Amino acid sequence: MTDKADGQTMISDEEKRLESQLCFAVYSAAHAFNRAYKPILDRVGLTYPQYLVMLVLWEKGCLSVKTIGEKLDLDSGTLSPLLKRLEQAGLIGRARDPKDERQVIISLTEKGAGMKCQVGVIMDAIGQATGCDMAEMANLRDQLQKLKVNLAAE
Amino acid sequence: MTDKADGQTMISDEEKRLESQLCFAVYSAAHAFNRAYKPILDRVGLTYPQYLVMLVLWEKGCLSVKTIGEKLDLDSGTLSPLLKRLEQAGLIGRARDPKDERQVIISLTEKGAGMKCQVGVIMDAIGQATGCDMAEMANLRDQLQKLKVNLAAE
DNA sequence: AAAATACATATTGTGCACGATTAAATCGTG
DNA sequence: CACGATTTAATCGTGCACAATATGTATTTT
Repeated sequence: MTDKADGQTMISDEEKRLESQLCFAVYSAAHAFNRAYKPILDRVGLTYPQYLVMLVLWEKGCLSVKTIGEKLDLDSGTLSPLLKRLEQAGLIGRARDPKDERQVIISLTEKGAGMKCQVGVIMDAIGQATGCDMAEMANLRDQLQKLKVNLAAE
Repeated sequence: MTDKADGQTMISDEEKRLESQLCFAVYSAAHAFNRAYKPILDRVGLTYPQYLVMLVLWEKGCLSVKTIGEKLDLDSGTLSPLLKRLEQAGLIGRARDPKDERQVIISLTEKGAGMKCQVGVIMDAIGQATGCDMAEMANLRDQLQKLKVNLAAE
């Protein structure tokens, strides 16, 4: 970028092209992940966003709706019906926190916790599909996190 | 990865963690882009996917629905209603190709073409928000494209 | 203690994404 | 020419994402 006299920043046409290519690449890669996971997740009856919720629950055990929303950048309008379906599928339980009844605590059922084992199989399949080694994956993860933080700071 | 005697491939726990972190990072960065663009696109009355469609039209002038779908990895079930809204907004025109009436050709109206100028303003705002220089953007774009191709090849 | 405020979640409505199905047009081959 | 296969869009149903709104609960203030 080149600074103009008035302190504003000029953006070249190449930069504009690059930026549109980047935002499309991110959009497109997210779709590609979704599609790659779909046939495998279908077998265990999960959608991709549901799988992401299960991932954080397998990690932490039980969490409030709000905390899940913070980890996944989703609001309650998205999570409420999604969690309702996971509850109907018998994978999670929902209960008001006795300490603070505004909060709903999401916990894994035995069935939901047991499903974690099946995930190893899922990841084996996808991990190979990425065609990335560990260093590449870590590098990409870090760059994307940095990008996300910058965009969120706005 | 370490090869087992039976020819299958073992994936370590660290790799599984990395992979889930990567697919979440992609998912999350896509949301971040979407949110960053939203307030600006609201002013010109476009959603983010609509903006991506307009991007390829500004690039190419006019395209068939199928071609747009290939560029954006979207099928007609997604594009048809989206294009219908762009048509109602007076930004594009839709007409059957006289050469092959199976195809619908999408073209920019004067209003739609004129909107391209406003996009420079949008990109100025977002480009700075990414906090990436050109080399970083290009690198990230290439890595994501490679990832996408690998996942699609499956 | 009562009112005001802030917070947590649910509800509703719109738009996107995708699979499955349908319908119409084209093409290939006999 | 005719028949079947393929291509291209549109339509329908389900689920995600989000804004706006509503409801109810806890905290703070008076």
